[in-house]
Amino acid sequence: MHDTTDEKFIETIGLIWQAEGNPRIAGQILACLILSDDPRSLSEIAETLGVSKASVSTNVRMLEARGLTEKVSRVGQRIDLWKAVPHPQGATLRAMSQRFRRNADRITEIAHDFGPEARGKQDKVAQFGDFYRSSADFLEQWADQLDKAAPARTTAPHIEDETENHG
Amino acid sequence: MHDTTDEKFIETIGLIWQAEGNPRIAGQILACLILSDDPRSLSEIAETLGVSKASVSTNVRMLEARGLTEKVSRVGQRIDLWKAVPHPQGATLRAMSQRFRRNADRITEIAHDFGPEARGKQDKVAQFGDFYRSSADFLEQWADQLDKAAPARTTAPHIEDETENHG
DNA sequence: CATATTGTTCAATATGTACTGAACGAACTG
DNA sequence: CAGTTCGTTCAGTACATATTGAACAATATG
Repeated sequence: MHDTTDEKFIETIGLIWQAEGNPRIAGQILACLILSDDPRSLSEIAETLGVSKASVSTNVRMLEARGLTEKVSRVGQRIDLWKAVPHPQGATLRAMSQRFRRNADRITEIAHDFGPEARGKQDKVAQFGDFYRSSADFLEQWADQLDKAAPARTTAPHIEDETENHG
Repeated sequence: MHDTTDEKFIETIGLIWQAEGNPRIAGQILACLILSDDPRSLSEIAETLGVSKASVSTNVRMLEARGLTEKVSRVGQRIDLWKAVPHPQGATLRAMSQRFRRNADRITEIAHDFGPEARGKQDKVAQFGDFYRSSADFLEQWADQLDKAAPARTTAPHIEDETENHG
């Protein structure tokens, strides 16, 4: 099934992501970049995973939006190189937190829709929403904690000025 | 779109569950039972949600396995009545925790597969697994805290009888 | 300008699985 | 025993969406 340990890791992370309701390829890309020491181009990733460049393009940007991958621009190079962020834990938790908070808001809004005549339902729904909200708070707090513990990155995008001066 | 606030809640929870990679109907059933003061029969639930009894049967038992619903047996009554557990938060967190722990185990195992000659990869993968494991610990701890804070049920709803083998 | 390379967009397809209907078994009644 | 009612199982279908191929835009070179 798995030829190499690399592939095993890539496929496992892909399956885990899929089980969480995400595209499998997104997880595979992340795993691929985590294993790689150097940033990889879109084409390299696509070939490694045996998928289309279109998928990689879409999903690597989704990962970027979640704060899990970064583009590494090289001066004088048009090509986009991608790397996994050094400590993805904080971003992962923060993404979860945001989802929870959105859910909390939606549910709380519904709780308000229940008039005072349905006090019982209103309370139960509100309680449900509160749970989501406190979960969001909790996860966010934890993410902060992790990010503090980990060597902090500056938010500025990393630029390799590895310019080889052409003759 | 939504006729009643009840339906709005039911559909919203269904969508949230679906976004998490679960069957939508499972979330709808849970929402339905949360809104209901009295336990509901399988047929009632099916009619309320406009879905087949087969789906309700399957999903309500999935919810039970996760500790979110309970069967209420009545003496001299063959019919199964279902209710949502009083405080589903703990069970929700515990289910998440278990998923995280399974993921952690799988990843750690892969980390071991990397020989010492691939120290860099081994470390990165192990770190990844550790994150999942500490997340699992964290969630479980929190679940305990919530369950302690909430009025304890007299009947212990332990679902942990299933021995968790790593294999 | 033409040509080459790279990344994105989007309609079409492939794929997984949620959901259903029908058949079945179990538990009760008369 | 035959006749109901209820829950589960399972093969088949429907449906959502992940993924692709091709067209396109953008950027560079000469």
